[in-house]
Amino acid sequence: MSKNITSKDIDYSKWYNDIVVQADLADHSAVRGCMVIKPHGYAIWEKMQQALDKMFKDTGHVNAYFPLFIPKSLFEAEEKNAEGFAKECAIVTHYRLKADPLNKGKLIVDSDAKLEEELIVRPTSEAIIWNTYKGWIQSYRDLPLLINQWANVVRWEMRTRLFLRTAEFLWQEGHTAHSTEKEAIEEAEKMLNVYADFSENWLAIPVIRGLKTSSERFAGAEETYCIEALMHDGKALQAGTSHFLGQNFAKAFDVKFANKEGKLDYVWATSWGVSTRLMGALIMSHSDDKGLVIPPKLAPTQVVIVPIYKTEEGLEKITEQVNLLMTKLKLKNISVKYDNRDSQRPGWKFAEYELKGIPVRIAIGERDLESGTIEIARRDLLSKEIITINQAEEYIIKLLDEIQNNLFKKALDRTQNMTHIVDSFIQFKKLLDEEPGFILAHWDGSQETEEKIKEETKATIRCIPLNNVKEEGFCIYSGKPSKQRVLFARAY
RNA sequence: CGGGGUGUAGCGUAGCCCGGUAUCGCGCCUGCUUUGGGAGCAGGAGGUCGUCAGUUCGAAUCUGGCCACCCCGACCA
Repeated sequence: MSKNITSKDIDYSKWYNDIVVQADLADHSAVRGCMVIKPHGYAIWEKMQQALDKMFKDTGHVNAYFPLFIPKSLFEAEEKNAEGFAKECAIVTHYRLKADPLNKGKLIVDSDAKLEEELIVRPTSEAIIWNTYKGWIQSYRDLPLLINQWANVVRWEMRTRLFLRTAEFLWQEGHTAHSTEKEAIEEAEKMLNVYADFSENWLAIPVIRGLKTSSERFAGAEETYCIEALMHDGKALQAGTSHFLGQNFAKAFDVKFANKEGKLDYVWATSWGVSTRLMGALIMSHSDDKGLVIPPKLAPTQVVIVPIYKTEEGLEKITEQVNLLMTKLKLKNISVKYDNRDSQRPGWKFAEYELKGIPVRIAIGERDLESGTIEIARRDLLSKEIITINQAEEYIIKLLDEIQNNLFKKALDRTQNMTHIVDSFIQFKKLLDEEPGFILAHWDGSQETEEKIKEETKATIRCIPLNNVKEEGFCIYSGKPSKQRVLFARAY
């Protein structure tokens, strides 16, 4: 197979697709809009899951699992949420097939097996979860209820892109119940911070924390918090969301609790999620024209060792050294793979592991055995160095750390360089076309203005940054007074 | 749902205008030589040309229907 990746400067979306497919992350499937996540892609997702899951547990959450199917009557209970998702729901109407009498060997839907009530394939699980919580919560002693689930969901998208938007995707959704509004808001903010922490310290992607405007808010939420990241083509990607749901779902599903005074009140809720979309963020933040670049902390294999030999005896001697080194590295919890396949040549392996984004590559040849050295190459800079094998362990530990930090720093510098402060609509439009990125600009706070700007420029308000400095100014579109800048960008 | 495009070996393609059952590259298999940046040579295997129908002595090629997927828009995380 020829591994020609379209340069990202020539065609960014083609480049993205090439990376996903050629680095063996995922593939289009026989089902429209649905992807197959291949072992290499899934291994990275598993690393993300492990890190996030630990963070959830460390903040007091536990995992559970709720059904894929949601009866229509439950689904429609919270009206705003139901309306928001109505257009993209898959619906189960029948439970049986039968042989087609007119077409031998084919099957048709058995019209006798129509469901009394249709089942919605979950686009999100609030409905079934709140219906369940009703039975779990009676008293303030049952609160807070802090539950997460890892699941698949289905949203029937018209246009899909691998990882970024697929009809079915994998995610986690946290659903919590609290006795006070304050506590629920704190929970929503806490989980936003968990996401931001994960994004910056694991994915090595800097993010802006913010609040969504009412038009971008999750259907059924009082407030939606988000983290927004900037991809290297200047488009924004929402990397995670956390919602303060108020008492909307508690009221819709009649979830009340007795407080300390014995009075009944509706519980306060949150939900929060990140999805396999993070894979897209990872790719579009660090990778290059040679392929994927994986931050060491999420790399299923952090170090690969390639032997270079001429004879069987040579390989044996190299393998002896490699085994010693691997034992040391594994003791330090470094995942290391020794690729001693004889079916591929070293140069082929080098290219392959670059394409797949393995952070560190070691080459050991017969010459190295004499000099007691190894060659170490780092994926982020594509640079190589010769060190003595005695230093290797210490060197690699430091190097993995350095690569992780370097990736974050590069992404941070880029994001900062692509963030502009703008005070006129003319400049706003010019910048979007010539130097796309984040734009901080004044907005009058009206939905109407937001909508007009979107229509004219395709840019949307990504968020109202949480750490915003209050600053008097005038809306770039309407000229009306404004108290703070908001973050605009064209988005995925 | 609108506009555009593609469907030929595992992958990428030529051939189609002007009908005579298929080109090239990568990959695969066998052997030998190789191995410090995607190896070389020799031999070999692999195709109901998306699908259905029509025209014709004969269809990858012409005509019509259908299907699938991709790209661009509207919608969305």
